[in-house]
Amino acid sequence: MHAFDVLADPVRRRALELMSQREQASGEIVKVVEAEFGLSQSAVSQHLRVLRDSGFASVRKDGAKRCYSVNPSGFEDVEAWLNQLRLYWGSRLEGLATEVERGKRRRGK
Amino acid sequence: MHAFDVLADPVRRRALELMSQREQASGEIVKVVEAEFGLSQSAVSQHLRVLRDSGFASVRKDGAKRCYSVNPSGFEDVEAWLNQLRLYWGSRLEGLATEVERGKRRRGK
DNA sequence: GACTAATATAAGTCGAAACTTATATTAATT
DNA sequence: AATTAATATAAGTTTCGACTTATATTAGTC
Repeated sequence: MHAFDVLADPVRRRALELMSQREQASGEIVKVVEAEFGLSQSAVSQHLRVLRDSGFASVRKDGAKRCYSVNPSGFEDVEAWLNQLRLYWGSRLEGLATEVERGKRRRGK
Repeated sequence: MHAFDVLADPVRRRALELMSQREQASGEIVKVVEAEFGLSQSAVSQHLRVLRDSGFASVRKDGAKRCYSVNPSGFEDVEAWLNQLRLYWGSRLEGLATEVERGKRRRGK
């Protein structure tokens, strides 16, 4: 499954958003997705598997719990493709670079 | 159709790659996709429609030809989502900003 | 205005991925 | 070791998007 296919699913994007803020146990993600999308625990678990297999998420065992966090390597292909496109196409680069810088400053450093 | 769904299709990504280099007539894209993916003119036309409708491509009429080019606005949602994720998650920002700068220099200024 | 070229749309088929329910695993608890 | 909690997997169904073929449009040419 291609990286863009992985990100095409709204549940998987939501899961990544949650993980990006702090490490999330599977159950925490299940609760949110259950509330927002009305999906079952099984469905969420299958989405998490996709995120693992495609390199977007990493898991840490904590007893019976599985703690998920974002794995940057999954994004490499996505970034590379977008960059490739931007390099020729040119515009909008400044806007993005600015946003990146803004983010750095916001976080201090 | 969500922006990430649009980019999830390899034919649509290829079409955008072509457009990003120079404006492309529909027929030029058809030839490439026919050769590389074995798809019909109709299939390509339907993909181009998706790219138009989702704001990733713009069309210019040149007689009977339709000339396609990349429309940056389609990427806004994608960029925004990726930025949002990066802001919390933090790492890999520097790499991207660097690449952006590299691209600027490569093109002069 | 008939003919060809270039592209778009209509209608219908097919496959793959996203679910559901049911069950299996894995680990802590009594 | 039985029970409960947390998560994963199996199997089967369904939905939806990506095709195909056929036809319609749109524009230039004789």
